[in-house]
Amino acid sequence: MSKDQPTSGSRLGRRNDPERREKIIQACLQVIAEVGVTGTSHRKVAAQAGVPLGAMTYYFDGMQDLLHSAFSELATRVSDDFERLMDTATDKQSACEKVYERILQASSGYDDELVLSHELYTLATREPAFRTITSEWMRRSRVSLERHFDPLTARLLDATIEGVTIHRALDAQPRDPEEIRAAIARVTGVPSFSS
Amino acid sequence: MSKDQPTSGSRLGRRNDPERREKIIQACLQVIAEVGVTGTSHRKVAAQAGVPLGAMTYYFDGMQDLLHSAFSELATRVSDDFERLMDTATDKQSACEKVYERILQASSGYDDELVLSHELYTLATREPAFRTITSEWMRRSRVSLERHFDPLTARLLDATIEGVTIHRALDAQPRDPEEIRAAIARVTGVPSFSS
DNA sequence: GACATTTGAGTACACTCGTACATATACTTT
DNA sequence: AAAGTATATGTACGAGTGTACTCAAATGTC
Repeated sequence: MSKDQPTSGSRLGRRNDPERREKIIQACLQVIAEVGVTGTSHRKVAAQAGVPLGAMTYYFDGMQDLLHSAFSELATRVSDDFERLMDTATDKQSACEKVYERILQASSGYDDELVLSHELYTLATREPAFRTITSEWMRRSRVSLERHFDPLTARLLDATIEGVTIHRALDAQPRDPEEIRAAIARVTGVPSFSS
Repeated sequence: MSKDQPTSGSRLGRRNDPERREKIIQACLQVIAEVGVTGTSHRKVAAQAGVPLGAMTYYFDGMQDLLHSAFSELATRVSDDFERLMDTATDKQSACEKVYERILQASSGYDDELVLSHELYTLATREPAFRTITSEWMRRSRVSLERHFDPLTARLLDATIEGVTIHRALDAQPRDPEEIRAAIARVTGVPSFSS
């Protein structure tokens, strides 16, 4: 789907920044976080990345390809982070604690990751190409949770994280963090986790 | 925020369709469902509604106002439906059953409501004006659930509905409906509901 | 050093957009 | 019937868009 990275290696020259493609992707995510997919344009991304407009169509096959590349990158980064987080837990109890902290952080204040994931979801509900990204995201999330929970519980917990995070983020009035603990306790059946 | 509906009544004349404003709102939701907020324009909405372009700025104070009106309408409609659905339940058990059916329906196949709610969430993560709509939506949803569950359970169940629906909808591979039952059973503590 | 080839940049074009505004239409009042 | 007014519409404008395409620059090869 995406244009190949221009051939690198000893035989072919690349003059300027060899990480230009990556720089554009990061700039794109930043622009999306600020103004949404709706407000994203080649020109804004180019300006943010500090590259000429022509580079947009040079490195990517149009806007769709750019968005797809950017969200793929995002999904990978977030999945990596979550995997690492779950790996630091030693048992069910501490895994619950990590999940709790993650929800608390993601749902409070302005978090780019939350905004970006919603933008992705919106694209995914309409276009299958983006649904492969969300599918893989969820799969990896599930796998990370399965290090500590049985498959069914992992799925339910994964969905719960999603729901609680969204409801906390989109409610105008602040919510009691204890709700998070209660949700995790009920879904995982780790009673000692609720207070 | 929104332009007032042009005065109606016996004293002032209105030539064409007296429900024009409403017609535009419905057309707007339809267009959003098809091409997303990103792809929505005054011209497309006007064409869909069968009204002249000039009517867009006549009935609404610009695009933002149109979107806000449209999503307010959506939220009200969906909340009404859910309220009615919960009122038909007679006890916890049947309330769980209704919730189950609702998740199953919303998350399977193409449902405009799902697409539209995501578009709204995306706007809400960025703009407070839209967050008042999501807040009210969630509040009403909670109230409906509180007819059968205690406040905390109602909140948790509300979030669970959200999470499970999203994960079912955005996963490329189909999921076992039993997951829904399991989620509801664990969150509500109605054991007989899980099979 | 000279040539060939690839990489990257700037520009221009065709198009869509939101919105303001002048104008026309239908209704109410006199 | 005439005048006046509120309602609705068509149009035009300036801004911003994606992308194709031309050409300069830098590198690899001889």
